[in-house]
Amino acid sequence: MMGVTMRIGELATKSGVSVRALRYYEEQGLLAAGRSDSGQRHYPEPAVDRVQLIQMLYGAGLSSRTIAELLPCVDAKVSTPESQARLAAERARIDEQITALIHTRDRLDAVIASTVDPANGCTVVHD
Amino acid sequence: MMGVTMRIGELATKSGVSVRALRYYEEQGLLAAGRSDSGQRHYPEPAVDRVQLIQMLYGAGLSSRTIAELLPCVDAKVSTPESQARLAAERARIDEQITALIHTRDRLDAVIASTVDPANGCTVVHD
DNA sequence: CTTGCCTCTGACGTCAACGTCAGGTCCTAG
DNA sequence: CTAGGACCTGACGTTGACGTCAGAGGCAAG
Repeated sequence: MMGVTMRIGELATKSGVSVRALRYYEEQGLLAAGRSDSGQRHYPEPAVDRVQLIQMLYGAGLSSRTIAELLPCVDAKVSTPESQARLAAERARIDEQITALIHTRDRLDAVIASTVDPANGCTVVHD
Repeated sequence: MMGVTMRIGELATKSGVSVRALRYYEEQGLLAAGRSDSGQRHYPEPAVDRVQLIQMLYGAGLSSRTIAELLPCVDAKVSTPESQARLAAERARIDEQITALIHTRDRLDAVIASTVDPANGCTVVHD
């Protein structure tokens, strides 16, 4: 079967991140890579999902260090009280972020409404 | 009346940001400041709200440049087709961010569930 | 065997939103 | 009038997640 493993370029295109980023993830202990005799990295298919999970967590504002602390507990499925606390804490952080963003969006909606509504002393300029 | 205007330190404590940040906001054109004869900045009360709005927008991932482009259209309440488009675009971006965060939270919930549920081959370790 | 693309390891560059320090001025309480 | 805190303007430092470049080796095609 072909494609049971892939090299870094293919993983990059499949997961939508740069080659540099993948090397960085490895450096940060987020993504393990096998090596060929000549030292080239190779990855199994599930690495694509893993990279996308990493991207999600970055997107949620987590740092490499935090992600590095969470991922092992995802992999090993081993639950210590500490890891549970970490997961819960990050979940809570994301929750707060969502709340804040909704708040911000509402604020922006108010601004949009005021700039659209001429009753607010708003001047609408057309091209 | 006292406190109709305030100096930078007071604004900093009232709005919960650092003095340095306030100077930076001014530098970026986000926050105007009056000057005393000796060159000291003074701000009116509404500056507190303004700073908090700025913080909200930063919190939503907007850059200084983007905020600088949005704020005038908040102040002047002048609506050009371009400014409407900008506002709508940023609102949309925030919406996408919220969606992504909810997605991430769900993912994290799944992880939490799997680490908590022994049926998933998870090992629970107590102190 | 060579051409050309992919990959490797350093290692320095970048960018934003400030932090921090230096050296000097201002202002208010006592 | 003087001490000490608040303020001023540069200007350099910081941090994270990569970008980018240099120099060298690897690999499938022709």
